[in-house]
Amino acid sequence: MCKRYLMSEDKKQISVAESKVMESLWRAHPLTAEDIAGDVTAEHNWSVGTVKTLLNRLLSKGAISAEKDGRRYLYSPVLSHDDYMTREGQGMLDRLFDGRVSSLLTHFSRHEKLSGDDIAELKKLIKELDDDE
Amino acid sequence: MCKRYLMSEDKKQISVAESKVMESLWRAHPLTAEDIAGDVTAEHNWSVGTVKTLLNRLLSKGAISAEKDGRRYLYSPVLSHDDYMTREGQGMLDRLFDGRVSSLLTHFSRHEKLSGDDIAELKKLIKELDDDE
DNA sequence: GATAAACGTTTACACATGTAAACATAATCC
DNA sequence: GGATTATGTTTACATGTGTAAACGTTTATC
Repeated sequence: MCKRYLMSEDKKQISVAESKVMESLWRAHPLTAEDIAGDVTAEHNWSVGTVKTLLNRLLSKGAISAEKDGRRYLYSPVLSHDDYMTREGQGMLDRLFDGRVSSLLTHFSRHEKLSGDDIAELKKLIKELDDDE
Repeated sequence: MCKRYLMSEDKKQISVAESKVMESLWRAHPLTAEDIAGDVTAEHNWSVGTVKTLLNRLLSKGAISAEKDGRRYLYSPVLSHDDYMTREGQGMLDRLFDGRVSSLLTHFSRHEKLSGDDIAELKKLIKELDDDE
């Protein structure tokens, strides 16, 4: 009980810095601001204050929730990693590749940017799709 | 001659609005500001002033060049569409899918976001890659 | 109980972006 | 040649973002 959701106004854009905080929460939650700062600081040299600002912005955007635990808050994601990938991925596909995964594939293939892993996944997918058919 | 390149400082980020102007120039060039405004206005209701601002920002970023033609300028892309797709596409892959095309594929497949077109392209790619091998 | 520690909240500030309006200037039309 | 047109250049202004510092309040310590 006693969750804190600031004006959710869904569908707000999540910035790059904010997404780093989300990543931390997607890996594990709930976490304290301190936890997240420790986590994120491994990669970026942000102060705890910075992380707190980002947490509050994410709260306003409805992307996370906060639950009081004594004198502090425990944060959890509201927006799932999966939804985030869908939203952002689709947006970028639309912007860059006319909304088509096939265009992206062609592009990266042409630039020899497909790894063995990618190709293996391609084959597996084809197989699954054919089997479903 | 008499090209105008403002401080190129390459690798600067191109904003979404700016990319609309780039799209116009990728379709055809060189174009006047007027041409571009007419082009872009079909989709967005921007004033000519707005387009001019975007053009100047793109010049500062070194993404386009301008060549004087009488009293006006003719603009052309410096950054190619292909390079743009590579840069931005890679960035988004890194941010969202851990840099792996295979993750993106799996994701969109799982969400049934692959069109018949995409799948056909997938198969064609596999074939080509196998043939190259 | 005064102080320090641990948190959250408020305020800050520079740069990017979306979106122009205002201004300057050269060319063109009566 | 004065008015109008066609351009580019300068200035503007709100909102978002990266990155905190300062401030306030509650709790734990000595």
